[in-house]
Amino acid sequence: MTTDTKQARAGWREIRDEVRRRIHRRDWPPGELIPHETALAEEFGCARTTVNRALRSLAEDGLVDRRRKGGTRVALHPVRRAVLDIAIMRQEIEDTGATYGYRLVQSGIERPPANIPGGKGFDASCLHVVALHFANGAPYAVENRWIDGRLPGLDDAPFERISANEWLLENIPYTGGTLSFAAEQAAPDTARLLDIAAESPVLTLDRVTLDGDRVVTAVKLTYRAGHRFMARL
Amino acid sequence: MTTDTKQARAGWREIRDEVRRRIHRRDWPPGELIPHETALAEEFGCARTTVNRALRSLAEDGLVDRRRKGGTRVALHPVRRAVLDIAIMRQEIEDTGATYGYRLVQSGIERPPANIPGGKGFDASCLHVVALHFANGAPYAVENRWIDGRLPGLDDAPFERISANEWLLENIPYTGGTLSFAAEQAAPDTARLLDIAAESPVLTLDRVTLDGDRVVTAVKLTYRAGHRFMARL
DNA sequence: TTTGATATTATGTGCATACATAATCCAGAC
DNA sequence: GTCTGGATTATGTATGCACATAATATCAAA
Repeated sequence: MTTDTKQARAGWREIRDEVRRRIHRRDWPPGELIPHETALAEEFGCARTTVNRALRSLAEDGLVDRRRKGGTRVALHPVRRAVLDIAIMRQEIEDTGATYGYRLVQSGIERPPANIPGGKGFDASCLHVVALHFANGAPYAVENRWIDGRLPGLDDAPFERISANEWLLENIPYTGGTLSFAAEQAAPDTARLLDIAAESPVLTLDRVTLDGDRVVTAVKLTYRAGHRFMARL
Repeated sequence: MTTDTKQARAGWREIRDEVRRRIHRRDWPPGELIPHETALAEEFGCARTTVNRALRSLAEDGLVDRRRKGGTRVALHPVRRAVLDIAIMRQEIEDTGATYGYRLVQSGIERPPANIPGGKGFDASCLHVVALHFANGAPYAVENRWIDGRLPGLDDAPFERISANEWLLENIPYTGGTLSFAAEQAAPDTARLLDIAAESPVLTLDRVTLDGDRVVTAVKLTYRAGHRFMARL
């Protein structure tokens, strides 16, 4: 016959939220150590595992830094992570309700470019593909891509029909990569393809895809001005 | 006398990697159900908990979809998630090795703008702040910000000295927000501040910060062309 | 055929426990 | 004083178990 109030037992989400609240309220200011997992477990009346789950989640969000033996401290510079969903181009366009269109502009073996935004370069000769993506018949983005020439199945890939974007994602394994945005003036060819004035501002997305530490493909996508990439905090 | 080779016991990372490998190798093609946690646990000779940890991690990466009772299936459209680290401007600049500089351009109470890229608008009157961030003495980015006028402490905030960017992050709690990139032609004022030609392309980042569902602040950061935002896949 | 209650199933979460690992502290050797 | 190696400590991970929850499947009643 304990005086146990039988309050809803804390789940890891509640603990996470409560800790977040305390951090935001400055109960635990930036840079400060917060109580040990064991202490929190006792306070919340749950197992250490549960507290661990909560704190791990906050660490993934960048709100706290955790180190073995060092304990958990509130992140000094709360580097927020924004998450950006990258879909294949067709998906991206169809999601807006528009009809997707695709046209191959050129394709051929070439020496890869020297500089790739992500760092290293290609090992071998490359397939260079330029293509255009349409939304409701209007040019939407130019895809300018180099692909490692040694990828299996590349010779048979039907790039007249399917965008390299799509083919690669569905046929070639990769382990990671980098991605960068920039604003530029449209190059003449690109402007012509996008059907915009010669020096209009365009949004470019450079993506380098790696398999291990080998560059599989590098692509520059060029969007007309006005296009927006959305992410959530 | 089993033929047990006493191989290093599988940790959740190994399991995660092995599953990822199988998915990439198309052992389990997109859309396909993969074996149950229990089955995998048996195969890998570990507890279900461990498999759960691995699969959960893959689900967070968007590589698989999991549903109770429905099982785990390989994501049909492998929406990759790119993660973008957002630091405060000073940090961002100092990280490149440059010296940070800041100048307040204007500040005053104004009616908030009607359209905010993130969706809803402000409830009340706003503080409108325009400021410039410098890297090694050269203009780096323009910060054009609206702040909910009712935030506590706002009147005393020393925006001549500290950027709103920094002050807000360190003083005002928030729960989430959205963020979007676009390329534009620099508006005349902005071009002047950035010391670039009148219609140069610029990269803009619009950020809306929420606390619950109330808009705390909305900001447009304008970077000179050539600036890159990097993210990792 | 439809409906709705019920059983089944796969994942989700929590707990107690144990051990692993990294970082730090600290005593003792030199 | 400095260095080194072990004790200490907080987090990291794994396990077996139990029960929760959501979604489906099944089957009987209307």
